[in-house]
This record gives sequence, structure tokens and C-alpha cells, in this order.
Amino acid sequence: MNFWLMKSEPDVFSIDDLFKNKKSGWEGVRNYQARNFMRDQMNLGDLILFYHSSCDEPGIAGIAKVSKTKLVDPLQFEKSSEYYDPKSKEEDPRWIMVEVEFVEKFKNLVSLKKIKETKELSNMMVIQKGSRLSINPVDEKDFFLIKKMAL
DNA sequence: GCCAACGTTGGC
DNA sequence: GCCAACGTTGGC
Repeated sequence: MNFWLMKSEPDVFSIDDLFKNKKSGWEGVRNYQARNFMRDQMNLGDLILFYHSSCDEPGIAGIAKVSKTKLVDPLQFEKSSEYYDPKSKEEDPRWIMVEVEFVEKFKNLVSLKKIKETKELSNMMVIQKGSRLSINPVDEKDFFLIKKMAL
């Protein structure tokens, strides 16, 4: 089993939205590195730190898990979508995604600030300078430490 | 709104 | 294949 961190802007899609919908396709990723993680390395049941970005208090808001793998992102073929990709072909779709399922919302958000202050988490990709990748692999021990910090 | 750090595009 | 210009991310 692998562990992940996935970023979402809460104005667009928050942990509360995932709670309401129970499940959601992780649409709109248009970065090859992030896509490759989803396409090649995500397995059913992998656990995900749900990260809120570009908001008042950036940080990890809860946990989700991978409920379906290797899905075709439908928005790449929708002309009206901001995620439309004219270069992607139906017979060879460029953008592959996973479906995620709600697991829990943290009682206390584990803020970016807190993560930066925690020495044991200094290796996390999300706090490395210049790291903008929206999907990061996470060490198992970091995953469970963050879960503990949310209590 | 600013801006640093990256990624992508396209001319050559 | 290089690289300048441009676009995006995301914290502050």
C-alpha cells in the first residue's frame, strides 16, 4: 500500500464536498508527473492526505482513499471545460485519474505552518522549496504522524 | 496582488 | 535540441 498527499483548492472542492459526495473522480490534473503517479502507482485502498491549498489556512484537512484506479478523465474531451485538451484522443486518452472516497475529516486541520515546524516532517515533499506538484507520495510514518497531530 | 519556482510551448 | 517567452501554482 502507498500513501499520498493530494492538493485541492477548498473553494473548488473541499473535504466537506467529498464528505457530501462520498466519492469523486480526481478530475483536472494536467501535469504529467502528477498523472503518472495516478496512472502508474496508485492502488486500490491507498490512503490520501487531503490538502487544502490557496486558501486562508493551507494544510491537511482529512483523509481519503483510492476507490477506483486508471479512469479516463472525462473533462479532457469536453470542449466547454477549462480542462479540455484538444490534443488528447478518445482512442488514446492522455489524462488518467483515480476516484477517491471520503474516509475522515480531521477535527483539527494540520496546517502547513505546523508541518513546517515539525522536525520529523522536514522531508515531506509538500514543504520543499519550489515544490508545486499537486500529488506527492508520502512516507507511511509521516502519514500516521500527521493523523496523530490532528487529534 | 506579488513573485519565485517550475512546466510548457514554439520558433529556430 | 536549445532556450526565451509565457503560463501556472500557491504561499505570503
